[in-house]
Amino acid sequence: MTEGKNNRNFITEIIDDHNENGRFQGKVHTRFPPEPNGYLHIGHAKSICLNFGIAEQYGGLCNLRFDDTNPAKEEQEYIDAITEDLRWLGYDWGERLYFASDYFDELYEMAVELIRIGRAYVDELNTDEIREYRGTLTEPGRESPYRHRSIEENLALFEKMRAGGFKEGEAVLRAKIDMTHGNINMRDPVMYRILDAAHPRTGDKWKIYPMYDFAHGQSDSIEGITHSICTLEYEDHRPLYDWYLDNIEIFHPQQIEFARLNLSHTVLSKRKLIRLVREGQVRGWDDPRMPTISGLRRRGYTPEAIREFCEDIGVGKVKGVVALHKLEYHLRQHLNKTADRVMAVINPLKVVIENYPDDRVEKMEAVNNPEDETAGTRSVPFSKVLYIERDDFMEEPPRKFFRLAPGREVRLRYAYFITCTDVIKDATGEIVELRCRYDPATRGGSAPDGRRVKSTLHWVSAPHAIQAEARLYDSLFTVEHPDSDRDRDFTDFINPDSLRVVDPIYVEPHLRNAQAGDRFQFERLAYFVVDQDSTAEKLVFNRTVTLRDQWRKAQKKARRAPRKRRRKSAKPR
RNA sequence: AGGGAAGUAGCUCAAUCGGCAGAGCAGGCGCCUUUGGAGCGCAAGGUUAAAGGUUCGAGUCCUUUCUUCCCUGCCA
Repeated sequence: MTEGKNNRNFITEIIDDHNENGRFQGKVHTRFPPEPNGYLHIGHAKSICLNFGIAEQYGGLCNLRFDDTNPAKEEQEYIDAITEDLRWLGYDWGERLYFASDYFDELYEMAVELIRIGRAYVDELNTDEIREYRGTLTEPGRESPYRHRSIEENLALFEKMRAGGFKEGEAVLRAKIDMTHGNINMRDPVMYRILDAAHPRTGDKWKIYPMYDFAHGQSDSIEGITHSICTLEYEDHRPLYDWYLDNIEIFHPQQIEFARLNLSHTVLSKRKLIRLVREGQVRGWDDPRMPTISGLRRRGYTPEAIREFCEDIGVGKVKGVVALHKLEYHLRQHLNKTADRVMAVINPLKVVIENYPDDRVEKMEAVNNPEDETAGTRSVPFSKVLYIERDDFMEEPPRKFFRLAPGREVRLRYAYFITCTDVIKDATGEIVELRCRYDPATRGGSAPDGRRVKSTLHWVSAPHAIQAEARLYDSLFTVEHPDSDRDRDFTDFINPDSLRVVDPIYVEPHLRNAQAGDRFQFERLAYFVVDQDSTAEKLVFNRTVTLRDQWRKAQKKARRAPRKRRRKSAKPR
């Protein structure tokens, strides 16, 4: 799907420059470097598509590298989940699966080298003191009293750190740069700290762990990464990235920063996603309302839709918020081409065809996917008693309501024209059944006399329908920017109706053998995916995204319009 | 004594290193239709943050200003 792609953006411009001036001999090698401390979300997808996409576009390679330099936060569970999500998205890193922890020995040697050339020292200030000595955004910092120890002493002390001679917090290794630098990252940044935690991969071999800044650039360098693409908040780190590489004198990749994705109607910060899970606002990381890759997958999103979305939004340095409907647009776009159609009734209204023989059952041929001839057809049973959607009938239809009403004729999809002859209500006045008559000449859905109907309804045969559970999802938040309100917590904006369970719904028998992960369009309603909670006895469907609904839109507009008119007429003439 | 970055249509991005400011999505209006889906078409949408300068010509180069965002973890 990405073949022949030729995206142009500020990053390809930089790469083109490099290719012209020969900086990397025309080579392009990128990497996707997640920290295994949480689940991947749609924001990561942008970075993934970017890194793998750029490599592909230039005939280069993209590595997967776990940035596992902080064992206090990282777990194998996340490594597994991230790997699975990447595979599902359709990316392949070949044999190039790496871990920053693979380089701990080399990194240690590099640190020793910096000590040897007098550019690093062991500091025994405590955390608070280091912060105090660092200065502020507008005031310069002060040098640590330990800054001018001899090289020999630093070497010995660093070895002591490695050997476990210090406790957590008692000593750090720092780069000797400039305590008065305007960029705070350059005020003698910490290179190594002591962490008393077992590492998922290196176990308890190490007592000291490199900081991100000391690990990332060198890891890039070791792997021969040419273009190290990261998000905007690392702009301030680039001088340090460059400093380490220049002072260690190793291969020097180019760090490039882009604006991370923000999506409306959701939150994408790890901290907030964790809260949603911990506070029970959702059922877990893969809850279909979550913006995580696993959540989107369970919701019924396709990898293709996510990738198309990432292509579409492009890449720049402007922080913005992409509208959720853009993601949904690409989802519908792909599902429309690939999802088989099926008929299902979510809110049933019983219909009895008075002039249809009691015991008769007909097999109606239905097209599985009008967008894809190879999807073929199926047969749908039709009988005297049916369910239609309650919303498809109105006893007193307003203007522009084209569906069924007393005395009105409509088409039942793939079946007959029917006309409503009677409305049956219960004691409370609620409509419980419709009596209709069908025209036998209209079998298949068209009238020999050429008469037309304004609408086509979906339906299921009551005696043949399968009962299933539907989970109707809506957006998790009621506002566009749940986390941009300074006075209110983002959880205040959680949509109380983000999940509505309807049980039972009635689906056509064709669905009997549907498997978890199968996607369908319930005609005229929405796309659905079979959830993993389904059992042999009962199917569970997650509503992925609704179809665009002109009638609902028209209703909304109609509700707005009178107000407008009133306002106008209130004006003095 | 602060450093870094970004401002082009409602949103996301373009504009071939100075040459008629364009696209997708959203919104509007039509056409078509055995899904009120899909599809197709039309119109609308802009003082390129602002001011000044250079130039035959500036979104693009220079100067100043304004606005927004990021940075004071032994997180990444």
